Amino acid sequence: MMVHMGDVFRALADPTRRTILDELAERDGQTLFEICSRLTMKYGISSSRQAISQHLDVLADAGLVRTRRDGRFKFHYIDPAPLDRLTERWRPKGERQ
Amino acid sequence: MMVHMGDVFRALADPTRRTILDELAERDGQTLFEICSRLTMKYGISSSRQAISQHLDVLADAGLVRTRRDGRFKFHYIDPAPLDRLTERWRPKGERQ
DNA sequence: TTGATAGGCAAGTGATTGCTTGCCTATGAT
DNA sequence: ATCATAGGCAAGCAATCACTTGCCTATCAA
Repeated sequence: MMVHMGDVFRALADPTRRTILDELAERDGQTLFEICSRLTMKYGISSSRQAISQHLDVLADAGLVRTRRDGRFKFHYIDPAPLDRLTERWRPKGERQ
Repeated sequence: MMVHMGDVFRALADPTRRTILDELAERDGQTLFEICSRLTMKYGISSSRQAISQHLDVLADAGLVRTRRDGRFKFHYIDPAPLDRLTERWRPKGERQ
């Protein structure tokens, strides 16, 4: 699947998706239900399971989340690789990020 | 003016706004009309002056563009400061950006 | 096999967004 | 004074987005 840089920016534009990444950064490899309940507990985000699932799809399309199936369970892992050099294009030439 | 991090992500989510930043990174301090004509010439973006003006407002709200008035002219300057450590929160602990 | 759990699909809705249109003010040249 | 230039304000519109609702499949435990 080809990931465009615009997908990454768009994925990061939503606060709920950024919180999902926060949560996965703290505890990687959670299932959809785990993410839902923890978002509610810790952040007061009361979106439905389907809403979170759709957010995870957007994050996966951006390459920021990778998934692994195991039976009934689907585990979600953060992948920070698309964040590399994401904003480098707007820095003054010759400057290191 | 208080700049929230979400404003930065939202500002970067639009391809036209990213192109505006590209253009300012290459030639800083352009006026609105200069930006409009150069976007059309170089990138084939044929949005109206008002559309570009609204994009510049969003970029300014995000702190990514600063302006300076001089008579009839308003010059636009890129400010990459909000890009600093923007994505650091999702990197594995102890890793340098 | 029955029921519960984990997740998927798709249509519908309300809010936001990007953009246009129309008109206005301010500055500077002639 | 007149006119062109540079930009601003605000309403309207179509497309997109986040989210819900309703129903479905798949896996596993009892």
